[in-house]
Amino acid sequence: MKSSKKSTATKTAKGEQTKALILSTALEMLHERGYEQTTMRAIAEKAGVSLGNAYHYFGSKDHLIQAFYHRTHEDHLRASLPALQKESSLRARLLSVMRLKIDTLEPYHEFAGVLFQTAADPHSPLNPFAHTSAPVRRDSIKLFEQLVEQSKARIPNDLRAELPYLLWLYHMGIILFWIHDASRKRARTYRLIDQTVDLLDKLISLASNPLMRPLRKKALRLVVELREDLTPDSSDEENETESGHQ
Amino acid sequence: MKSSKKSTATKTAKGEQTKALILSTALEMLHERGYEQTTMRAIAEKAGVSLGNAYHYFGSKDHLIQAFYHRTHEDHLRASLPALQKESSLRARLLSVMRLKIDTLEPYHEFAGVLFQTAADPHSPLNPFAHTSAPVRRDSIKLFEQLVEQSKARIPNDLRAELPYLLWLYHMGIILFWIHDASRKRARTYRLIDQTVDLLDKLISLASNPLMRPLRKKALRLVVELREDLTPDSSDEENETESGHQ
DNA sequence: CTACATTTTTGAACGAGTTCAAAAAACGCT
DNA sequence: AGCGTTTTTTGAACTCGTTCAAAAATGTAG
Repeated sequence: MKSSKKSTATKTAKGEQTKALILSTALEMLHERGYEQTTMRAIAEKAGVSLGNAYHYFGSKDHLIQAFYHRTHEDHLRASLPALQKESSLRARLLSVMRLKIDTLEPYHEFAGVLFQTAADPHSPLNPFAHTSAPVRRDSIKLFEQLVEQSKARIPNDLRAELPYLLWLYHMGIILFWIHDASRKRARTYRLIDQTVDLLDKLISLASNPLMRPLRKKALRLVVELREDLTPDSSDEENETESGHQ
Repeated sequence: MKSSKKSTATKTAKGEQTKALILSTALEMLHERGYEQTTMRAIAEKAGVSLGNAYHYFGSKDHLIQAFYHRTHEDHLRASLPALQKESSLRARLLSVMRLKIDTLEPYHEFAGVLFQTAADPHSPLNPFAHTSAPVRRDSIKLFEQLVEQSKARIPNDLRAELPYLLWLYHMGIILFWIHDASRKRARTYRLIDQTVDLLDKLISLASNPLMRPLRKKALRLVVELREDLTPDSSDEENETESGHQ
């Protein structure tokens, strides 16, 4: 488990084609057989290329997984937009988005553990805080920005500014719980979402109270610093080779 | 990464000796060369036993790591007790314990990432929520129980009962931050501890306010449920649901 | 002490991720 | 079209975690 090389950018039409073929094959196998069964050799064989060729385009198995992240985020986003149109209260909006997130992830629950496993290593490109996953993370936070922006709730500006990031963190926590959730149909996770969303709504109201201003200021200063540490500005990114649409 | 077998119990004086030798060799190498460099082959070679022999006593590399967990917890506990004697305020006690935790872990920062990596997989015996690590976790929470119990602060009983677990969770979060902390001498982590302890102290006061009772009750009910889900009572040992099938 | 049983130890093998030198194909330029 | 360069592709090899059958050592009666 080294995983250092980046996904090599393709310089040719042929290369582009091969890369896309490998990726789609990998995603398909991941979905059908889970993480362990989806070996690099199996992917290469099914895609009809050599093992080394797969490694030419994806520096490691992890890099292939990152495409999975991207895919599920897109699915979640697509599913969330209609709900954001309908609902207006912050609470209802958050509830919908969170439930839909779990809905989206559900088919992959079996191997989500492995996913988070590699994601927890600071050196892994899958780490949600790493530079490599900055684009996906930014997109993900962007969803919560939408969620907050268009809500009418009266929230102080300082809190409102940090709320998207805080909600993103909260949503990561829920996913962590979901991974460990062995209850039927993930009932516990959905229940947890219902209750925590309720609680968060109340807490936000509380934090918006003028009496809470000093404490809130202090807490938010901390959050800002924390956020800047963990998600360093990615202005020094190299050619993020996205191109993941199919 | 299968890791299913348990560490085989030794039935002989000779076996006991060999097992201890392998373990100490492994811990030494982990400390000196980090996780990646410490291969099972290297451990076996340095210990002067065969590779298969190492696997006879430790079903997987993970099992060796668990010994590391235990070791660092003991070190932390030993370092914490004097501080708990001296300090009386909850705030000072928490501050000391947290700082000492990082002090204890610091020599292993390099490979702590990998540690948490395997720990994030629900199927891994290293997972802090898993049954396998229940003893270490319980001991760890016990430290926070001591921390809370002997503090004079006026805290409602419902909150006081859950506080040890909540602080343990908090301490896990700090460790997660520390793993990602690349600042010199982990300055950011220590700074984060200072600020969050301050904040937590204020929050506990706030939550202890009679006006907060309804919200507090609601939140604590949630915490209790969450705790029971994640850390199931280990009265029923082996026959657990897990069973990673392949 | 002998013979059987159990435990310890070995060494070879397997599967999977990863690396790499070099062959094959595609490209760019005159 | 021809030729040098770059990109793509291959296949073998390496490492490491893990498994396993069998040999060696140890323990236990009779």
